[in-house]
Amino acid sequence: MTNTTPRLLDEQLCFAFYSASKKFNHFYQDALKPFHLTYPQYITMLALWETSPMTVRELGSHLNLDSGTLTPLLKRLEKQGWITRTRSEQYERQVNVNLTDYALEERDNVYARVNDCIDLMKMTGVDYDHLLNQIHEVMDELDQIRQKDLIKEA
Amino acid sequence: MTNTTPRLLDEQLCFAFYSASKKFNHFYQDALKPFHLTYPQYITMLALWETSPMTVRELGSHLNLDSGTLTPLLKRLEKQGWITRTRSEQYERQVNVNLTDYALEERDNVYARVNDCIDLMKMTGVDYDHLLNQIHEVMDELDQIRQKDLIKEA
DNA sequence: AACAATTTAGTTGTACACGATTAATTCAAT
DNA sequence: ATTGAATTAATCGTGTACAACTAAATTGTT
Repeated sequence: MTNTTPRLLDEQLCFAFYSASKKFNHFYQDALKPFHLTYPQYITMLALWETSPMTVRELGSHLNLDSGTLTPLLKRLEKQGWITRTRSEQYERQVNVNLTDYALEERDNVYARVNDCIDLMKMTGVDYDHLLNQIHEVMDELDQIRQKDLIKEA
Repeated sequence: MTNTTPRLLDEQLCFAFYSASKKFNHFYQDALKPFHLTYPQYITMLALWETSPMTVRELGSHLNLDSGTLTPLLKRLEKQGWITRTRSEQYERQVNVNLTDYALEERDNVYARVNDCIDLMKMTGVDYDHLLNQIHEVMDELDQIRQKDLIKEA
């Protein structure tokens, strides 16, 4: 018996994640326009506002991004005055990412703006905790599959 | 009262969508490696296997992608022999995207491969329909917000 | 018919995302 | 101490995304 059609629900689920992710991206793009921050830049700043300094590697493991993505992104944040990048003195091979005074000053303004925009959504029909759980369940499945053989060969 | 921290659940939800979308992307990247198709290319082919020919505009409204994304993507699919792009004769301004014989021949192989990989996931703890509903609920909220004023002004 | 408005696809520029590679530094083990 | 392995960030190449713009074709209005 051959499969002549893809499994509809999985397809729909994947496409839903794909679409929702893009929509959230636009949402933050709009919300953060006053600060000229994209969503990836924003979550980078969020991580740094929580813990700083961090090395590129540490940031990457928080955000699941590698240096190929982070290095240019961090250069843009640096150029816009949010962060500084300095080689660590003890370990020349790593780079410490630090917040600027500007970033510390603007933090609460950014938070307030994001919260104001989020308040526009009235997520009445959404059970956050359950939804988050289900998404993490799916992600765990996907992580486990990467370990297996079938998907790796070819 | 000022907001000095972002609303945690919304942040987590957005980041979960962002991460899950990337993971699904890798999953399909691996699954479709034998066919040299990326996920966006795959969903484009899915749409065409269901209905073809379609104009670039029609494809775009199915996939929520504009010509800036689709034109180069379609050129790649054309170069790899999956589709042809021909100006419509009645309406010179639109381009018909057609499947090649190769695409028709390979369809079931692609479906089978995707299904085999999807079968590796045993989504025991996931209620598909409910999860899909919740995601669409969130997307509807995001769509409604784009209409509003606060988010539009810079 | 003439011309403005609209539609369609393509182009350009910016910004991720990531695999693969490179270069520099540090560690380890003899 | 020397050399081989591992770690870290940067770089390069490919492929999305999308806003803004352009060019061509079509439609609407006068």
